[in-house]
Amino acid sequence: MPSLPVPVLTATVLPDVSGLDKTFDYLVPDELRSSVRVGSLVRVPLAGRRVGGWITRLGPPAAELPADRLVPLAAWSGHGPDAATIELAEWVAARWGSDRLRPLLVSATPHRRVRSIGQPVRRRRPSDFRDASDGARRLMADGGGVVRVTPSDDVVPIVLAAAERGPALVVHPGEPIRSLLAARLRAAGLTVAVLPDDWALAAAGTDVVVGGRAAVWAPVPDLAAVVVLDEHDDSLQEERTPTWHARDVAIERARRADVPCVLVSPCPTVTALAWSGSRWMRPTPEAERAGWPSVELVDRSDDEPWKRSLITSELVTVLRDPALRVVCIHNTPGRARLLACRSCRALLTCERCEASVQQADDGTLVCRRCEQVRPPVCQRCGSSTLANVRPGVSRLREELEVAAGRPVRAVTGTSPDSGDGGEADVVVGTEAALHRVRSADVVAFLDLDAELFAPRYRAAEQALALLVRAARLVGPLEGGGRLIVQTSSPDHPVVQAAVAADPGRVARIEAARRRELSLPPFAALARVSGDGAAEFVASSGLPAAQDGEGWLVRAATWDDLGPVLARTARPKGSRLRVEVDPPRR
DNA sequence: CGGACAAGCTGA
DNA sequence: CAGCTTGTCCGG
Repeated sequence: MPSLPVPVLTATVLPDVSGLDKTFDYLVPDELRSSVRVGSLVRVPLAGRRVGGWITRLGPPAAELPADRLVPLAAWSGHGPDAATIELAEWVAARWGSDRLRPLLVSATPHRRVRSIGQPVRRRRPSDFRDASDGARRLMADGGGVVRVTPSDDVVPIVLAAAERGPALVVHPGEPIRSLLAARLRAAGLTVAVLPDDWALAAAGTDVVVGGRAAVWAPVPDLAAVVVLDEHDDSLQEERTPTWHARDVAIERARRADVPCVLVSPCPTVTALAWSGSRWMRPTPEAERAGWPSVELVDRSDDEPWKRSLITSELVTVLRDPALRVVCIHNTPGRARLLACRSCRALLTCERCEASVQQADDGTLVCRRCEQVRPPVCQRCGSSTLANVRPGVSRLREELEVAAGRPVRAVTGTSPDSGDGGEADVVVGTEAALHRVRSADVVAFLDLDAELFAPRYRAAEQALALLVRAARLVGPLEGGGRLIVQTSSPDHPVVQAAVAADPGRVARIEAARRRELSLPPFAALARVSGDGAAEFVASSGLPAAQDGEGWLVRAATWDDLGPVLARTARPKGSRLRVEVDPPRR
């Protein structure tokens, strides 16, 4: 019996091989026809070996390649992101100036192989949504927007308002709170998939999908609402390139799905507010005041700069109170960030490159630029009596211990996370201490100026975010939560916002400043560094200014910046780093 | 990326 | 000219 000719089906595959961002076409063998989709994970023969990859297109063979050169797919290996997610990844690559799709598809792919996807598990009943926030309901009915909360607000009512509309995607930057949130939602009667572990469950269909930054890529069948919690948090931005931000990806994903997106934060960013326009809500001033701790200023502006001590009498008072658990924050690791010679008064610098040196925990001097290490001796006169001009955490620990009359523990990003790290009654550390310590009565910022005036355009927002994190650690006014802020700029909007429990004033002033200076979100900014950066920015045709080892590139909008950087040819042999909306600038 | 192959350098 | 290094190209 004659059979009808079956048209040849080919799959375009992007191999999961770093450094090779190029697609290859394969024949789809008959036995795989029913299982392959765009986004499927497959194994393919390539240059004599077998590699994994994603199907990015299915269809008839491309004309330009002789069909006799095609070889078949070796195997189907599991489910991956769907076609819409791959299109979203293509948009993200262009938006963040990248010529590569692979790192984005890695984020959108389950960590463990998923070979089958079950039936949806949805348990929602109308009674589950009794506690949903009415304000958030109205905002979502209006298309979504920004919800400002207080640092101690419960966000579950906002998530319930989203889930009431149907399957909801919830992105939250902090791991421990995420598990708690999932437990609360389950207790309310909803089914919850927690990413990255529950990828297959999410793909099957649940009431809520919760996860971190990478969860913006999660499969959510019949997506009905997107919520980004702690929208201001820097960890929502990927630090490797492309430096995509989960908030901005969430906004675009919701737009494409035509569902509301809600951004939630105690200190919404200018970016979020510029996006939301008039669609935003805030607590009443009374509720906001009650949700913040007390904020006590220690004004150091009258002190003579050269004899300023970070250990003020106000600080000593709380340090010496044995009933108080105190966390002191100072974002300078090591013993000293800046040293001077006591005999000849020279600043200590690197012998090789002349950058200033800092002192590590073990006393050795390390160059901040070239990482050259040398013993603690003045490079000019050889004296070993050195003045610590800008002390680091390990030096401060000793001074604080003397002042407090009780043990003080140092906690930095690199110190070992001993289980009892959070139990010392006095802790001094970098910002990492705010993540490590479980609770405290007082958080003292020894030198908030270092954050307020950091050379990054988002410094003010980042400083406010730090205050919010501390506010959560000590809890609200009613429970006795206290922040102590040492600064020589007591009138700075960030400081005033914390004192008045009114973050809105930072947003207003920052928005005006950014508009004035043509900074994001009112303009687009990228940093290009690495070998070949100069040649690359020149051939991009974008206005660029030298910035340290690299270049700052500007354009009017993100659409005028990212796609241009993505298409500009990389110079041969270059090792470029393209950071669109640079996280550390 | 990793393999294949070509072009350049060294030593006898 | 073998033996080795460095660079460039390509994979379906």
